[in-house]
Amino acid sequence: MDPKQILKEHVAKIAALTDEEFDNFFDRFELQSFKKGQTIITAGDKVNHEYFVVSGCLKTFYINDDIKMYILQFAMPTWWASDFNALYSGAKATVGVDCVTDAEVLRLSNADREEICREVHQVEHFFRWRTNKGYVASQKRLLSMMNNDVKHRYEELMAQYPELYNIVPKQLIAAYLGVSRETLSRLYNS
Amino acid sequence: MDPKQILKEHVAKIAALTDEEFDNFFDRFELQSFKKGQTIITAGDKVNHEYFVVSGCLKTFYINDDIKMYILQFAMPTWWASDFNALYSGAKATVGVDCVTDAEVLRLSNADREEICREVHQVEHFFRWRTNKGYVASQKRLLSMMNNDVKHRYEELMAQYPELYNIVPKQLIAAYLGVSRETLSRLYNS
DNA sequence: CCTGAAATGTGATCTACATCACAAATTACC
DNA sequence: GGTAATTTGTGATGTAGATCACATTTCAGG
Repeated sequence: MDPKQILKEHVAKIAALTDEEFDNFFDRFELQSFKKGQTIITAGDKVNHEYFVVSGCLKTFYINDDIKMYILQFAMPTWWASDFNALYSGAKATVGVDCVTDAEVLRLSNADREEICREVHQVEHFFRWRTNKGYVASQKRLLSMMNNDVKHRYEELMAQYPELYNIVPKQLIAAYLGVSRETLSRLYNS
Repeated sequence: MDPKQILKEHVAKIAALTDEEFDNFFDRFELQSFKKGQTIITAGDKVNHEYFVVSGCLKTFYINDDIKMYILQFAMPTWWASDFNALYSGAKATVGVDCVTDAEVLRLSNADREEICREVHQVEHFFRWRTNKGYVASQKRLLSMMNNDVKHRYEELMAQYPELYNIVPKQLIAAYLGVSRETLSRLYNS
């Protein structure tokens, strides 16, 4: 399906934009295509954009001591990815974003987002909603991380994204769950 | 200091409201005073308000199996607390909010927030910013939970809220860190 | 379709933290 | 200010999951 249409339907669920308003919004995005494994945001760089996933799957991750990777988010179609901390504060990226599969994204600059938010009230409304949804999801995950064991968390993830099982290596699933790949492997065979 | 003034200065950092706009905003809040230990939101109830802390300290917590408590947030002055998931979705509360110390809060209903967000663009802007800040903080904490051991997390918390050490029982600090009170106790004496 | 690299499985061992149990200290309140 | 309730300290023991090591399988690219 057409990227513009996907974004339009995504936004329409929340914000009532006229066609002209949506066109104004959409014109600020740039369509980009990436191959599996390509990097979108590199830790240490300045972050200027956020990315709306049209197709494929991205991951947002943190690497500690150049050794261990933790995945903050798998971004599937109609989700948004970036280092939001860096994007909003102007700091250098501490998390990276890259492509788990081939992917198409619509990217929007920080400056353009702020401008359109000022110009069109309903766009600001949309972004408030979107961030709120992310916040609630993040709190839920934090709670699950504190409260549930690996098996439980694994089943939660699979319930939420069944398709993930086939498209991403198991190590990445382990990195999302915050567990070693060995432990996750042992979990399957039982 | 005057609750109205505290909220005004908090909002002014982000959103440029005229005095009339701010008054319109403020008039929707209701000032409430609570004693240490009093309950603000009970798990299972319907949630209709969010709470801006003027003085004192609240905690947002989840209790699992009626046994273990996990603290999602200590809400200090100028922070906001609620079960945001329940508040936005209309679901019953899954987390509770109560008072760690005597506290004064300004409460705002969900309906009033949405109404004033529609009426005054800058208020919507303010709430987008606030939620974004919460989202970023939540992501950071999630990462810390996955990446750092208890000692590290304890030191982080103390760096962020040194005053907490004196005003809350150590068990609550343990519940925030996601660790048993015994382990936390052993941490001190070393 | 072959070959090196990446991903996965599996055993042995180690460790941070949980849990249980009870004693000591602190705090709230009649 | 004395007594009960709550909070904290500390030992003994249990366990989920980490780490290391190496074998096996799968996959991607020439």
